[in-house]
Amino acid sequence: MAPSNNLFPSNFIWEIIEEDIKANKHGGRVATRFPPEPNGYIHIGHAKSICLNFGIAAQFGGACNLRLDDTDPAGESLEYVQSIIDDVRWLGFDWGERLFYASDYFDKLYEFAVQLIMAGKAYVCDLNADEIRQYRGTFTEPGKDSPYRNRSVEENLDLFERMRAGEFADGSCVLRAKIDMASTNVIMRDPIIYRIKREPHYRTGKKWIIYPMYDFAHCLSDALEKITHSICTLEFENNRPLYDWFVDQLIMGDRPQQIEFARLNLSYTVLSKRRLIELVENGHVAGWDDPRMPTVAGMRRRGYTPEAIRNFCAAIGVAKNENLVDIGLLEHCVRSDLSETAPRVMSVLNPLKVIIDNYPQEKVEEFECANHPQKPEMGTRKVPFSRALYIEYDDFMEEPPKKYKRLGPGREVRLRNAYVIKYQSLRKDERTGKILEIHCTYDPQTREGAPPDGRKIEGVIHWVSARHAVPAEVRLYDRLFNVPDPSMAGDDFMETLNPNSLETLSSSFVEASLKDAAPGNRYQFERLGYFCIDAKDSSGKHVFNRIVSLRDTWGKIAAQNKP
RNA sequence: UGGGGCGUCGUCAAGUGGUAAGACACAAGAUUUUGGUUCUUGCAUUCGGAGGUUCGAAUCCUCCCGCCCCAGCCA
Repeated sequence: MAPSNNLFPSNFIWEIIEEDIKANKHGGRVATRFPPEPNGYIHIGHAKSICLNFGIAAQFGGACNLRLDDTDPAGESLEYVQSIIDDVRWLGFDWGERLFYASDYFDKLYEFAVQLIMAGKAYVCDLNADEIRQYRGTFTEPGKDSPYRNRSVEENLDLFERMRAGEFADGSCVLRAKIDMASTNVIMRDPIIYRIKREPHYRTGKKWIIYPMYDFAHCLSDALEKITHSICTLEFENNRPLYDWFVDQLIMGDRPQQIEFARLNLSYTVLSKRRLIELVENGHVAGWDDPRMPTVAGMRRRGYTPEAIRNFCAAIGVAKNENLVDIGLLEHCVRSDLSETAPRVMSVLNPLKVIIDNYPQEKVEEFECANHPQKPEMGTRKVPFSRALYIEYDDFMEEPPKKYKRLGPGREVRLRNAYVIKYQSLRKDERTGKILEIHCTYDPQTREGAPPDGRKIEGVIHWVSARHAVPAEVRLYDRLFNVPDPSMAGDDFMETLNPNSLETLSSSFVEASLKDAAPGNRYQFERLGYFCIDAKDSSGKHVFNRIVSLRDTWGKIAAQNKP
């Protein structure tokens, strides 16, 4: 069930379904399914499909099944099944009791294959893989009939039974549909239905050594579940005639209708399972849930909200155009959700010590700070202020450029939620030139508002009180790749990896109110971005993941002024 | 190359013969104790190209061009 209404705007698939309902096709029923293979974690591209399928079911009063398409034991595992279940649920969807596995249909699928043989529509072929490929022909030349194509029904039945019984070696023979070796659609040239594979299956164990192929299993699984609209990606368009053929041969009644849409491509990342696996296995990321990964698990750990991801899926639309969606749109969806919901808090990533010379040594004041400037209902919290503070290293410059509104020689600045301070002097490490601390004075009359003399204070900077600050580790993430479309580099896509996609800051400070905050909590660090407490908190020190930065118009201006 | 698809703003994407929605991005301005948020404004005389039909075409017809998918015992 879709978690909110109008989650998914109308698209061409909706129109087809509306027509079908009008025409009373499938008795006006709508049933969809999300059918991942459990051989990897699901990613933002799957999320698009999930929102589409569950969204349609919700919109048209139907149901959406979750079906694990586990017909090839190689690479499939329970770990992946569990991750898929967790991720789809976390995205906010519910399949009720309708969790299915293609492997639960193995007996039925075997029976279907037997039926096909009996109808003279399938045969056991002893050609090896190489030979099958040769016999298949090319795009421009028709294929040749297999020499085994005309075996009798009895012989085929016997052979197929013996395939299942384990009498033949892996790869020595296959069961094929007898369709048309001269078809202009290569898919239809006597496609393979069953292959022998002595690989234990994570669910059926060693019960089977023959496994059905996707084209056979998928359409029949759909039919068995009485799916009405089988939505898949564009690359299956060529397979549709075969989908229809199998169902028409074997199932009476309405055939599910396969409809194809364009899969999502996202800039500066990769979404092919093969490439994602490569990132994980070669250690370029810390795992499937590395916060830089476009996986649902990665985005969750990064701090993205299900709401933001759903909004993104709604924003990109559904069509048949090849696309490369700007990852900036995803970031926009995350910001606009978090801007509403994340409490504001102060934190200093790269600390610079500030001493307020005219503030009493031991004095501590508490400021009542709004958790959200536009939402008083989100409450306030107390933030301590004292003589020694930390501010952001970048918020002071000895020789500030034009338009710089922060601290510098002779300058005044507003401390967010607190006093106006004025620069006095600094102390530097003579060897490195690094500024060790700066000294300022504060204006006691500016606690509540603007200075009474009417002078204008332009800049506002954030801070934390040094003796109250909570040490934290902060992880800043950047795009995983340096080019908009890494897949353009083909197998060399790893060479376009961004070596600086993770920057770890180990001497940051967060304000005292965050001391006992729970993992998973999301905050806006004012002027910096949105951050999420990582669940994997090692040394007792908090670890914050940067979910996404704030829009940074100054950063843009500063970058433009550099060259 | 045979077959199957797709070409509308920088990126997505509506549009279904009546005179180019919206979002992101971008630009300018206003408000602001976050260079954030919010607000206002601007942003395709033209729909891959060329012909044709029509009073009228992104939408219909013809030809051409470009891109994607298919020759796994993967899904």
